[in-house]
Amino acid sequence: MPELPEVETTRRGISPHIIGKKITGITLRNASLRWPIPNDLNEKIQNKTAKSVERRGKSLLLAVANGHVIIHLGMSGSLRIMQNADAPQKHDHLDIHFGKNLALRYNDPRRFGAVLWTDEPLVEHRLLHHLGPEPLTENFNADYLFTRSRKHTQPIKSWIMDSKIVVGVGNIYANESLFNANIHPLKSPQEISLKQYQTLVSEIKRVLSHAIERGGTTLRDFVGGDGKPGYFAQELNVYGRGGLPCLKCNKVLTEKRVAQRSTVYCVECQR
DNA sequence: CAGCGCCCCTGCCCGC
DNA sequence: TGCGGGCAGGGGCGCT
Repeated sequence: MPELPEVETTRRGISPHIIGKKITGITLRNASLRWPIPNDLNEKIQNKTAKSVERRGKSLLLAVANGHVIIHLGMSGSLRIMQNADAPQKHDHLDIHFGKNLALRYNDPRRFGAVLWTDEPLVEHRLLHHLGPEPLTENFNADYLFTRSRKHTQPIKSWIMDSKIVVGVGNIYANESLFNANIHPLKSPQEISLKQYQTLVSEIKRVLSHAIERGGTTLRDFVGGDGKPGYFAQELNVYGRGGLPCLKCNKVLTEKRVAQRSTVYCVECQR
């Protein structure tokens, strides 16, 4: 489920419940995610206090005194706060317990996600060290994109979804941002002007921040335990609308697979 | 090296 | 109603 807005919504949802609380142990039901959940996770974090939950790209970083638990939700992962020890459902692979009446529960049907431990500085971790800027910071701007884009020939859509360039732009919001900025998803990055990058950057920021605001409405779901993501309900201009009329010009929207991802755009509006 | 395709996995929807 | 095929919001990795 998660694009960046949902990961951020999850972070905000779980943080206030667990920060300052002591981890009393874990229940590991299935370690086989994208990489195995380390079998020494319990000894690393037991009796440690959760200091903070930060986000880098789509990874959540649970800090304790001696290191970090890195949590990635993949395509289908979710985290919930459990107020009591409810029976685990299918795909509830891990609980991190904070005493008897509070747990953080990780569920992931497709198991593309990950739960890892690291005691090295986060910037040096192999999953984090290569990452580009956060899209909602000032480091992510038109000059940066324009400069880096010279000589790049792959489709702009794949390029902005590359976490080395910028983190957190997933398939839905890549489609939406390019439509809003009137940029054809197959155009190559080197052909795009500084002015177009200014529009693209502001659309990426706008669409992601808007979704985070809307994500607030799903917050109580994560806490209450009925975790149904809410942002699909929001209005999307192109994603999932292939074959339907463009909301700007009424021409039928094209749907095509680009780098194995469904891509929807308007040949009239996006050039 | 940039760029592309493969693949990890389960669930769901669609057509036959 | 069952079954096969295709697709799903991510992203690392191994080729060329």
